[in-house]
Amino acid sequence: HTTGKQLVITSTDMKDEPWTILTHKKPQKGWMAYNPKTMRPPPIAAATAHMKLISWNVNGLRALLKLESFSAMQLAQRENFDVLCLQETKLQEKDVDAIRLSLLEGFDNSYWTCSVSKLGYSGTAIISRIKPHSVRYGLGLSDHDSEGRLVTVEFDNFYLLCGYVPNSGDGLKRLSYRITQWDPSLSNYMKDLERLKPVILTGDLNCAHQEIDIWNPAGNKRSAGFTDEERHSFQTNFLDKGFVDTFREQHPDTVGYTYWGYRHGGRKTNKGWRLDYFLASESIADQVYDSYILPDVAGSDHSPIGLILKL
Amino acid sequence: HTTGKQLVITSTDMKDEPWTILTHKKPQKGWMAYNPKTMRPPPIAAATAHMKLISWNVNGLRALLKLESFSAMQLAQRENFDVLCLQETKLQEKDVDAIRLSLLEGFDNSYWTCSVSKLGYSGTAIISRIKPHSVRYGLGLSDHDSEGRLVTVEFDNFYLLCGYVPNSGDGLKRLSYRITQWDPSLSNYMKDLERLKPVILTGDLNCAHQEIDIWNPAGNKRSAGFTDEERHSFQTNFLDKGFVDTFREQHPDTVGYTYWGYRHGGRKTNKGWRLDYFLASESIADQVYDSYILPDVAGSDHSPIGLILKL
DNA sequence: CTTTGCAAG
DNA sequence: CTTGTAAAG
Repeated sequence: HTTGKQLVITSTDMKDEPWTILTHKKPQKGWMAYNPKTMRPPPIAAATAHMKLISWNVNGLRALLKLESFSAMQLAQRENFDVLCLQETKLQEKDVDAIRLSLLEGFDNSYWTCSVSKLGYSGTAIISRIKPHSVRYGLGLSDHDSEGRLVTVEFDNFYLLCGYVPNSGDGLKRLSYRITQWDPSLSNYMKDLERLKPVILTGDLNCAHQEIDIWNPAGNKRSAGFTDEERHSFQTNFLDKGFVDTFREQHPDTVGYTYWGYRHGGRKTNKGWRLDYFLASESIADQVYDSYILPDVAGSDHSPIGLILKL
Repeated sequence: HTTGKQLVITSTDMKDEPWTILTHKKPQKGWMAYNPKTMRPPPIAAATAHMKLISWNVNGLRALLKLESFSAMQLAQRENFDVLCLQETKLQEKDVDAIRLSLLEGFDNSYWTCSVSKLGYSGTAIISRIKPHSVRYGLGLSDHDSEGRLVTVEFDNFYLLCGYVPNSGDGLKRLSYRITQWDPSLSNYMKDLERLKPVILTGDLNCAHQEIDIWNPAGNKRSAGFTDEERHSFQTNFLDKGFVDTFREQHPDTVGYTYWGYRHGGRKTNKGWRLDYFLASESIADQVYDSYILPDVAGSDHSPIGLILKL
């Protein structure tokens, strides 16, 4: 049966669990069975070589690790990822080594950027099971690299960028910097890299692209993250340049949020926004097995998102 | 039997509870039976007209009221006081009314001072069952009244001052202000009032007077609160002017602390200081039934202190 | 070690 | 509402 735009079929002829057709890939690719409890896609065949990437705005890594309810090792075991990308770690450079050591066994390769201009602000990281060929911190433009917003690693088949796009802020006081400086600089950097290898950008891009990506579009037209200016910048700097919004490509009609503000208890009422993305070069987008959201993982005002890539 | 300087006798011929002679008044006044669990003095005879005053540095009143373990009403019922004096409320003027309303039924008279120079800093209050004849906020010297450190109320038989003496601070950077400005100004103000009625000053006077009043005298000779300068100022400005340290008068040899720093888990190990006092004009000091400490009341780095005054 | 206010999201 | 800072004790 269908509920609004979502097809909901309880299937009983799948193996262990009552998989439910809850979401779908774009029409020509057919429907996809999701576990309705966890909203995870069905497991990819073990014989298919693949990589599993998770990205998460953790809103303060130290606070997250302090939570009784959260264990990084449990998350790693349950999700069985190869690479974990973090945003808003809010770490200072001096705290990174202690955190790195305590974090995840088996993930010996981790690359951290911290804000040096405002301590305890922003901060991104890529934590990987596989050792990358190269690493770059920031855009390589000192004007935009003091806030620890970007880290890039190079794998065999693609560049992976973990980014935290500047929030336009209360009163939209940073909107202009965001759309005239940051977004174009990041876009140019991605296009430069793309001449060498496909590029995947993940992270908190601080923009809900379309009305489907936010719970109350009408009421948020002048809210940071849903202004016309930011949505237009997202379109022209990233999508029009050939980077594919993999979640939307896989699930054209699915309402899927990745952020729920603390301020109005939004997670309970699902008053959310989709701010976190995996954008992929067209040349690698057809290797996406699925792009999905992990809405049951708590501990931050964002949920993690996942990407499974066939190699 | 005696343990060090303290006489400890378990008495079985007192009424309900196994009162223990744990402390004593000064020799000519004889020993006093204390409840060894609570360290409270024996109840005063109901036929004796008296007033019970409690003073407490609460180290942030809003945090205290948030604690599950603490209820202001319970404290009021258990201790059955007439007047409660608070220091370090850390309230802002704008928050006082909400707190006042929520605080204590039956205590309709409350008088609050807040720091206007540093928000959320210092702050004192007197909360009373009895309506006082007059109230004064501060010393009446605008140079020293911006930090909400003093409130005075006038009762029938005495003036009650609730004060929070400036901490000399890390590096003793405020020691000079404290001993050359604040202490003499407060002392002069008390002597002025005393021409009209006896004076009782209570609060966090931020000075451990003698070696008996601090757990590690040798190691704290240059620590704020135990410098020779502060101890000398305490002696000359208050004791030598005829104000009696009522706890020490009642209990000449008792080690009794009222403050244990959070920094070294001092409360568990009793690494404490006696910083909180009831000082009383000589003319009213003989009406003191007892001056005592309430070491079992948690919720702050200070414990409350009590004074029972015969009228 | 803990409180407060503040900036930021 | 929650994170992080800083000043203060």
